[in-house]
Amino acid sequence: MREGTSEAVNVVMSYKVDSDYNVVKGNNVGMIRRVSDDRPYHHGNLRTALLAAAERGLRERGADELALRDLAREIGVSHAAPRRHFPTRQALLDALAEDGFARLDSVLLTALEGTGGTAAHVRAVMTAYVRFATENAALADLMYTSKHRPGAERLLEAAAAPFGRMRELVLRGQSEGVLRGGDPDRLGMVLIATLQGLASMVNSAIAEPEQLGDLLETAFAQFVL
Amino acid sequence: MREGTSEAVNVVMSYKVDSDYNVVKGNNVGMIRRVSDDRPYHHGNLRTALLAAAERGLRERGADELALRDLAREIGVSHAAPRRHFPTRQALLDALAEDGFARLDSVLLTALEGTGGTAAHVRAVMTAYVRFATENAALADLMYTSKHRPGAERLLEAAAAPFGRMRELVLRGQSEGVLRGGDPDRLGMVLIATLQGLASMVNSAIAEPEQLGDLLETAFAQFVL
DNA sequence: ACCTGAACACCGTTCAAGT
DNA sequence: ACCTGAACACCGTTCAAGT
Repeated sequence: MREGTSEAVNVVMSYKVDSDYNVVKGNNVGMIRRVSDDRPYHHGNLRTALLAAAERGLRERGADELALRDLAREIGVSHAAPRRHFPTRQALLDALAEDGFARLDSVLLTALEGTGGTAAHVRAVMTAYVRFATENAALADLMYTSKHRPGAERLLEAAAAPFGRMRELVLRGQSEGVLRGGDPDRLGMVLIATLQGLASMVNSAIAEPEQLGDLLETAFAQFVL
Repeated sequence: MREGTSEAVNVVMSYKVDSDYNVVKGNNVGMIRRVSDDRPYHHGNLRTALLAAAERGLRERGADELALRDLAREIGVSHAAPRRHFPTRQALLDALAEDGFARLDSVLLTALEGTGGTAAHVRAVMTAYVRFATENAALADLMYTSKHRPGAERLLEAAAAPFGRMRELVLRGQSEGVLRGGDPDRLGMVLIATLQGLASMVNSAIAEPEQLGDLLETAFAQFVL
């Protein structure tokens, strides 16, 4: 853990030699990743490491507490290192939101793989959405906050996946006569809006989590004939 | 504007004597409020001044850019002065959100004063809500973000006003047979959730503002029989 | 009671320099 | 190409001190 200390006064710096004889430096020795066996986080996958750490931070402390310098420290790189992968803090937040839409899409996909007819699928998707958005409250917030910003195109593309999946389900439901008629894009948008809104109510403590089942049932009855 | 300059090196400090012969000091002379006629902001209504400045900042630059030090500078008090009125930055944000619920309530009240029957009132309230939440996007975000926090009781109480108003409208609509049946609390919650969700979609640029009319119409058709 | 000024411990961002 | 270290210009928060 402590193999040597530099002589310079005021500079808390330690070095360490791994089994490959590479010198690893850092201000925070305790945080240095082992370089020998499973390759260090940095040099190759800093981006992935940053996203993983950021996601944990987001869930555990919220977006406001997410500091690039903290993440860099946790991973064991300099505070300027993240810049190569995320030029700005907002870029990291955008990447998290983008990943959030991808995860949401796969959650919805899983819900659609369940047994039962279309009505059952609608119910399953609705439940899955609200579950995802309440279990990942800070992430859901991030996913739906002001994308009126240059460079947010990727994010909007990522959002298109779950929305497209929802649209397909709506089309299927309408053709089978289990869902209300009308423009499927509009109905799909209203459906997601309702679900996101319900999640917001729970996340903001305006509605209680225990009410969610009943609220979902009320919403379900409005969409399914 | 510049009446004198202190001699101290490295200290950029100017003083100014107003018509009441009070010496006003500050690092940013251009921002100093006139002390003579209309009484300065500070000394009496700093809280109000802070909220007003914060509201403008929220609208113009978003919550992330809202800095207590900035507001203090703009108003012309020391950076530590806000502390008396808002012990923490979060306290200021909470106060903004609280005010937001009060403003929303009065907006809904106004919508309910329009002509027409209950169905028309429902439509008016729905439109008014979404209009408010899209014209005050950053504020709406603030109003629905994690109140799972000690000291957020006042905020939840403030939220009760517009929700109560919505509930009354739902009860009226149900008794007149223009709204779907079921638990009025649940239906009211789903209604607000739908509206807030639609506003989120527009604010996040996932839906376009031009679609709002159609989306509202689709939502309206789901609640009104 | 309300505000000031200095201080502390952070930030995000930039940039020359290293390998 | 990717990372470091120092530097810059900010923050929020705290606290003794002033009036």
